Amino acid sequence: MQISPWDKRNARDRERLLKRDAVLQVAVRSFNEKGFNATSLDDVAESLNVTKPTLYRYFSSKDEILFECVRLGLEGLQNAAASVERRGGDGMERLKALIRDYAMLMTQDFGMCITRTSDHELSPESRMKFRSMKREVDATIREVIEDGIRDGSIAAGDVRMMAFTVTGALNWIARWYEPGRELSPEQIAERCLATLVGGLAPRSGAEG
Amino acid sequence: MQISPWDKRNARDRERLLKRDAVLQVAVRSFNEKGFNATSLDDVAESLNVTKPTLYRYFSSKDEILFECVRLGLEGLQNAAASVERRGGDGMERLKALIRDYAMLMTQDFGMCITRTSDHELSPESRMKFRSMKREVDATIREVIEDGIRDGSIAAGDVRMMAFTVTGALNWIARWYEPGRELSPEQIAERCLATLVGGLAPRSGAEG
DNA sequence: GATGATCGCTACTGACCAGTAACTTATATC
DNA sequence: GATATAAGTTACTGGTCAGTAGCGATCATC
Repeated sequence: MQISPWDKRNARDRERLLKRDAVLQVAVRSFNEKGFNATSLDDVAESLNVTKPTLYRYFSSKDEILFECVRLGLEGLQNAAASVERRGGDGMERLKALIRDYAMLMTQDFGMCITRTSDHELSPESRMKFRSMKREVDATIREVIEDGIRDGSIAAGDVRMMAFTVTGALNWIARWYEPGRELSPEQIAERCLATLVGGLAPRSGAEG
Repeated sequence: MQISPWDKRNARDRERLLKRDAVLQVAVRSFNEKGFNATSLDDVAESLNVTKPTLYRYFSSKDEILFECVRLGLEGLQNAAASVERRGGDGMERLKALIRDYAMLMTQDFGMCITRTSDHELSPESRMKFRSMKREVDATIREVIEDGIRDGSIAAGDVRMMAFTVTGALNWIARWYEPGRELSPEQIAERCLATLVGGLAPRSGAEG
């Protein structure tokens, strides 16, 4: 007999996942605002009207909570990277799409968490996973840049340094962005993209 | 009677300053490597072959040590900003000079400390000073960009976002740079500058 | 060679906080 | 309605670490 997703057993499981997500949501906000170290699990629990030991029913350690936050953020970046790999168009078109997605993610809680979290705040094990996920995203960016250079849509140059420059500008968004202040995430993405693609020097012709 | 800088009294003062600097040097390295929170003053003291209470003869708190580190870093940026204000040339030339200096500073201990330190690691008082110093540097960058737009040497655009994009790319250097690995600080500065000024899109004419 | 400042030490306190033990209460299942 | 499982509680532990008290040694100055 087929198990219905609406039976009581699954209702409990769904609630459990919702509660888990609520913990992450509250935690990531606090990590971003006050920093990982300045956030105590008592604080997080209190915001949720429960006590600290309750959190340990959903996570095994504070490190696991932080890692789950950055993992969710990186999942967003990886999705953006994956969709750009499926996508058609020349290197520049694909890079533009990736930059746009990347910039938008940097204005969201879990995305911000990626760049506001320093390596050394994670346990050695989590740090390794964190780094390897970031490396994957980086690799995609470099590939797209290389494609663009090959097809002539992107200026030739040091691919590694170009990627660092682009990701630096994008990552930094997470450090200064505050929701609902003048620019929308879309506008930020668009203007950041404009400077990165067009450069600071004026262009004379019809190019750009 | 003129007091000689070589008399004994001043020798003691000079030694004191040297010791103070040594503390900062060891501290900033550890802050950059392990993070502020993971660095205990016992560690710092041990590296200097003294004990923790000795450090309190030179600084009144751990916060003061951190603030002094970021202050020294920002002093470097402020010097770069000041020298660009004295300097001649159009906006683009001056911005290029500033970007070069900025990039180089990001590869040095105290410069790295600026961007590796989060606001919330400082006390409220230090944080306010930290922010206002950063704002000064930012203001200069925007002015130079505005000058450049006015004189036609820099492409028109959202000045605030252009400044964020540039400083983001530069600040990020401090997060990935490791001394003695492939690229020299000069090369990093030059290539970062090239991407920021020229943009990712290829240029056809003699411009750039 | 007495005096007062500086320097560094040993030994401690007090706060904070991640994580645990051991319980009560609620709920699904037989 | 008995029973096992899950969810939440109170009360605690143990480790870390910034910062302090108060000592003895050193040294410039008179």
